[in-house]
This record gives sequence, C-alpha cells and structure tokens, in this order.
Amino acid sequence: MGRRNEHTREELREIALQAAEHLVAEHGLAGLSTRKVVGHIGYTVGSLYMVFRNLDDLIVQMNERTLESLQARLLAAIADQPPAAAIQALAQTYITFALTETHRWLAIYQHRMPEGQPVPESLTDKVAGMFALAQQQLARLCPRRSPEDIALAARALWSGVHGICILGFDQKLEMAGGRPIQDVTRSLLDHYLAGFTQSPYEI
Amino acid sequence: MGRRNEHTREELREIALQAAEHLVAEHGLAGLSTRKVVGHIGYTVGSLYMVFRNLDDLIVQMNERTLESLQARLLAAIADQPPAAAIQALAQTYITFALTETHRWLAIYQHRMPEGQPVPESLTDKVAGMFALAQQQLARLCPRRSPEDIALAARALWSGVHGICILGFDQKLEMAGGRPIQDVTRSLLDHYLAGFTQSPYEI
DNA sequence: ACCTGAACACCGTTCAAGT
DNA sequence: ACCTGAACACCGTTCAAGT
Repeated sequence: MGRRNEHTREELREIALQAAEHLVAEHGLAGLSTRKVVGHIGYTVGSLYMVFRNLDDLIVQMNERTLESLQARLLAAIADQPPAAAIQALAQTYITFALTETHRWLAIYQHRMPEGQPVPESLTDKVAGMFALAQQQLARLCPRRSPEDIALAARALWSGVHGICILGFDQKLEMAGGRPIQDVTRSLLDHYLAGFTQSPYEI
Repeated sequence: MGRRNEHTREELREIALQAAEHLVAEHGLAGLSTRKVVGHIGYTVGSLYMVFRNLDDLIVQMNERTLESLQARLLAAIADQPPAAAIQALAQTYITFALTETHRWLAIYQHRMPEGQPVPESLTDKVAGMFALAQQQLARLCPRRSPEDIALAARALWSGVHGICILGFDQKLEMAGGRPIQDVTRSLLDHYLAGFTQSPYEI
C-alpha cells in the first residue's frame, strides 16, 4: 500500500530534496531529520535509503543544489562588468544570498562529515568553481601579477568576505552600533585592493 | 549508592566540563552527549541536570572556557609589542590556537542555540572582549582615525582572519597547491593595512 | 539534599516481510 | 522491484523513588 510506484526514483529524490530544503529554510539544519522528510512526502523512513546512502548523503546533495543556485547568481552578477566592479558584485551577491537564504547557506558550512569520511569531491568541486570566479576577476584586474599572487589574494578576499558573513550572522560578533556587513565588506575589498594593486611584489 | 556526596556541586560541574572538553577535543562537537559525559565521570544522566540547565547550557559554558584560554594566549602574545607587530601577533596566535585546539575552537562556532533562544550575554561578552584587543591595537596604529573607522577596520580584519581559518579547516576550500593559512593571513593584513593607513578618509 | 534509573519522545539505520 | 513498519541502538529531558 502507500505510495508504491507513484514516483520514479528520480522523482522521489527530487521531492525528498525539496522537503529537506523546505525544512532547513524554515528551521535550520538542526530541524532536519529523515523522519520529518518522509513525513512531508508521504513515505516511510525505509524508502529514503533507496535513494540516498544516508542522511549525510542527502544533506550533501542538498548543499550542492544550494551551491549551484549561488553560483548562478554570482555568474549573473558579473555579466559584462569590468573587473573592479565584478569583484564588488561578487561580494555583494554572496552577501545578499547569505542574507536571504540564510539557513540554506549556513547549512553548507554547518554540516560535517562523520569522523574520517572526506567531503565528496562533487561538493568541493562546486566550491572551487565558485572560488575560481573571484580568481578570474582578480587576474583581469591585475594582469601583471603572478598566478601565485592572484591565488593568494583571491583566497584572502574570498575567505574575508565569508568570515564577515559568518560572524555577522552568528550573533556572536554583533558589535554595538555595528555597521551593516555590506559596509564592512566594502572596507575590506577597497583597502585590500588599494594595498594590493599598488605594491608590485609579494612580501 | 553510586557517588553520593563524593563531589560538591562545583566539583561536579568541573569534572563534567572536563569530560565534555575531552570528548569534543577527541571527536568534535558531534561526539558529545549527556550520556557520554556522565559515563566518563561515573554519574547517571539525571545528575547532569542538577548542575546544568541542559546540554546547550553545558556547551555554552565549555565554549566560554575555550574563549577564556584563547583570550589569555592573545593577551600574552601582545605583551609590549608595538601596534603593527601586536596585530600580526594576534592573528598568528588565533591561527595557532585554531590549529592546535581545532575541535574545541570549532565548537564555539558550530554550536547554535535552539530556535529563538539568544546566545547568553556571558558568551558574547567574552567574544567582544577578544575583539576589543584587535580594536585597541588598531587604534594605537592609526591614532588619527575616527573610532568609527577603527571599528570598521577591526571588524573587517578580525572577520577576515576568522574566515581564513574556518575555510582552511573546512576542507571545503582546500585549494590545490594552496598556501598555508599563515601566508594568506599575512597577505590580508599587510595589504589591508597598506591601503588603510594610507587613505585618510573612509569611502 | 543528592542521585538513581525508568520512562518518554525523539533520532538514524537496517531488514524481514508484504505487494 | 518497491515500500512498509517493526526493531535496534542511540539521543535529551523529566521525575518519582530511594538514601
């Protein structure tokens, strides 16, 4: 009885991921459980394991989808912008995503693989692809810099913007009279790039 | 039977926190549970609730202890250093702490209060105190800057260094041929400060 | 007053049994 | 082949009962 053959495997996977995304968006990663997911889609626990290896697998696949939609927005923000504007646009778009899709964005970083199990490459690839966007724009901005310098700067800035977002939401660094994270980010980018585009050699 | 009256309330609290710290250091925050804690100290579950309101309360108190020992190391690193060196020392000490006490340090940011409950002030105060160290050194370095500029710069740099650490451990941004996080941090600080100490006005 | 241990409502995961 | 639902080993939290 129940739902037998109502959905293909792919459909089951899709509605399960949608239910998971809904639960996370509403209550955060902690509000996600296998039983709640199947409760939402009218199946029983066992059926989840036909489509996902386990809950971690489901979360990873959900996080990959989040990364894909983030990447799409970043790409749209760059468009045909000149490099300096593109870099600002990347940062502001990342912030906007974090502000609007807070729980789903947080889930990417909150989830940890069980002890010893590595993060799947399919996910790290997507993070790397996103990071490459920043690196490309930085290379356009400073064409005479060595690839090593560019990579270092891209990592410093990407991590920096991410850190501002993470601590901004943590309540844990909610400064009294604190400026909005957009301002902090602009300060980071402008001052770093002022220093970076000016000094020709790495220290 | 059991352990009745073997420990005062304060002693019970202490050994419970020590057991929790040991479990987290060994297996991460996910490896912590009330039953494992009491298993280590020879009590039963119920007794934990004499000393802590619940597991979240225990974790918060554990995280506050971690922040205290981090703050102590940061203070020692500053010593009588001139401001520029003090800022570098703060960053490198933060990194070293994250590298050596990885799981306990991660637990500070991994733990989230249940929906709606705010982070206790006792914890946010300790984070703010730590952050103030950076702000003070920055004010010494740039005495003519407005307090607003200093606060903005302190937040950009603190968040930046934190972001570099977080993404560095996440495996999620483990760049191929990536430079050690110490180098990325130095790049962030040097270039930002080069830009910051030079431009007299905020954009 | 201190502490136990059973009880309750949740969890993730497995798997024999049903269709 | 698909799916169920009971079973197992874990959770956090409460609370009557014991000393």
